[in-house]
Amino acid sequence: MPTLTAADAALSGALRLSVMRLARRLRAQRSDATLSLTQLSTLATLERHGTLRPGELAAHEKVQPPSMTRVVAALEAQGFVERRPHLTDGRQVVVSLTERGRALLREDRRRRDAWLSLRLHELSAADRALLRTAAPVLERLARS
Amino acid sequence: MPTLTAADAALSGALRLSVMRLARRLRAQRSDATLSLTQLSTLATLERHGTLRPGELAAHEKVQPPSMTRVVAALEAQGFVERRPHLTDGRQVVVSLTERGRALLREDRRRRDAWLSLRLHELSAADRALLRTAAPVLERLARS
DNA sequence: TATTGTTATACTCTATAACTATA
DNA sequence: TATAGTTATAGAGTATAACAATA
Repeated sequence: MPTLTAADAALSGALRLSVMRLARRLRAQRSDATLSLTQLSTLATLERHGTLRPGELAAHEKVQPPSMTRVVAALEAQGFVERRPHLTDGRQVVVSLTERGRALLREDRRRRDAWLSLRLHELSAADRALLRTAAPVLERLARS
Repeated sequence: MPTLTAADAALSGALRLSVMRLARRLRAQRSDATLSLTQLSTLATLERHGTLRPGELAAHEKVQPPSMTRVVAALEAQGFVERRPHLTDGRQVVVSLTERGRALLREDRRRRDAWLSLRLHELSAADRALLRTAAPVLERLARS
């Protein structure tokens, strides 16, 4: 158990507040949401991992299998994913992104990035450079 | 309208992902949640702004007044806030934090900071120093 | 008549439990 | 008998609409 200094405590408090606030602003950029956060996140997981079964999706998204059944049904009804029977195991189903689902993900990201890009441009060049070095560290924190 | 360079686009994409992921991890630290996020956020708003009326709280938390009625009722039932009639305007009600509510906020922050502090300690001293300079920039972004 | 807050009711999201089909 | 997925049902959270009390 490492010793935590006062500077560490101050840093974690400051970092926690600013990260949570910035995340809230980013989330607010999709106020015209046509999909729930879980639905959108499920699409992103499919984009990243390719075809998955409902049970695997449920595990990824940390929801129970019956909830994922409904999420996938809603996404399928809107044409963002396809459900197909497994080739050899009749119990299983495989879910994959459609081109329409891919397009939705692109559009969603574009809109959020547009907001953030404008705000970044209001910073000084030095601050932007600082964030460029800090972003990978934040990413490592998020994965740890 | 400023011109956005490719470097800006790359930065905003990287920053958005890492901030959202880190925020998700921080949020997950309160899995034993006894209060909903809106209830907790309402307590924090009261701590920051002092006594407020239900309508003002609803505006702050971006929920409709009837929803705030229920949030305040739940918080009052658990002893985290007090509801009192306004001194001169009989239509109004004022809501304020109790000492118990204040203690809950302190405990909630302590637990989240503990998780983050440990992760920060796994970084190099240089990376921690980097984050110390980056945190205020992130905070400014969140407020802009 | 306007404003503040509440009650009544409905919808969305997710959960647990029970069920069906296949291995 | 075990596994994958679905259906049935319930609970939490929030919304809109209607109402009550006061200004």
